[in-house]
Amino acid sequence: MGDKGIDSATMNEIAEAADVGAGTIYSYFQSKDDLAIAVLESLMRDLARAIEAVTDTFDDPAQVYAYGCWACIRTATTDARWRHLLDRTEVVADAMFVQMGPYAKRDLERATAVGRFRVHDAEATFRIATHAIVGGARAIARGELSEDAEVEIVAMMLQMAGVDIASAREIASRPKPSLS
Amino acid sequence: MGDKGIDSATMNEIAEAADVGAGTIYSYFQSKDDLAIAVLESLMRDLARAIEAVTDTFDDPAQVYAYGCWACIRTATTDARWRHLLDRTEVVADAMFVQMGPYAKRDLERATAVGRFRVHDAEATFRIATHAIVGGARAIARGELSEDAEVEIVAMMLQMAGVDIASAREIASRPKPSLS
DNA sequence: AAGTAATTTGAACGATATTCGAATTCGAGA
DNA sequence: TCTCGAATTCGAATATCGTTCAAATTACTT
Repeated sequence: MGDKGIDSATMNEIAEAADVGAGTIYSYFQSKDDLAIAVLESLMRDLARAIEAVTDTFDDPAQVYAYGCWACIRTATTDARWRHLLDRTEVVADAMFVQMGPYAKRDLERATAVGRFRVHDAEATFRIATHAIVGGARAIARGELSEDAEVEIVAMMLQMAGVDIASAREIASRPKPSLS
Repeated sequence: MGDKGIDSATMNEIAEAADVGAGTIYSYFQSKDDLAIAVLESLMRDLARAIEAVTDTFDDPAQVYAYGCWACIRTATTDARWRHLLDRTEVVADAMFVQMGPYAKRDLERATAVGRFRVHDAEATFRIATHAIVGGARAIARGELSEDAEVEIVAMMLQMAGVDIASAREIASRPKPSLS
């Protein structure tokens, strides 16, 4: 799998680790990049499912969105398989948008309907958010931002969604149950 | 130069275009990536200077920051040399942070002092902003976001800096003199 | 002019993603 | 169980660069 990160591993290494010939991979994926994206999307789906499982019980839709953002940052900086991918920010952000976009859109619109958020274009908002989140995670992973920037970033994502500072900080710093 | 983008051009093409031997480049830059970063930082410095020249006359420090964000997005989506680099989001964001960070920090803090912004950690705020801006520009360039998302993104950057929605939208949509 | 240092050169190297014809496996029918 | 055709898998060969480095050229000094 990805002990070392897909990008730094050669196709032969990957093939050997997967116990297949080097060429076999190309009958399933068009290119190495394609493979990386597929892996990424799989990771992303898993995370989305895990987030859903946790936020199921939340009442406040704003908190659901906040928890989702937080979980992405936490996972990206913690999980080794993610960490290696953080230097391909666009790829990760794209995958995040595709896989978690629907959930995020739902939450953004739901929270807006309830008056917690004020979002005009949920897709655009989340598109920007993915880049901010991934970039933030990368910065934390590289030590350019402290670990407790996590919460600050979540607060920013809430402010981007139209929440005032005070509420944003409050929501962002609520206790967060760990992922499964 | 960069008619095609540094990444897609081979070192030999670049060398030929620059009328030097292939090896000569390596006595000035350690690697192809180094070269790309250097080019990027040069572009960034130019842009920073151009922005400074325009915002010189602005009274409202919030508007200075807003204009800076807008100019980055506009240039990134318009200038061919930038556009080709948009698929290396992290690299562009890093360069932006390094080159324009000092100005941004100044503006964020100045605006906060005057009560226009409410920023706790200017560096962290701008670090996230760079990723959002570059990611947004990339999305516009690829047609994933409409061109008038420019203004929306600027508004989001202002909201991230603690401005309420109404003011953010107002500031973001003020007339913007074009760059030199 | 001669000698020395600095710079430039581009052919050769190494690494590695990708291809493709051969070999193997699979599955249905007899 | 055997046979044949299709589908899958294999991995050595290919092609494409980024990078190196010894030789050639240029620039500078005395």
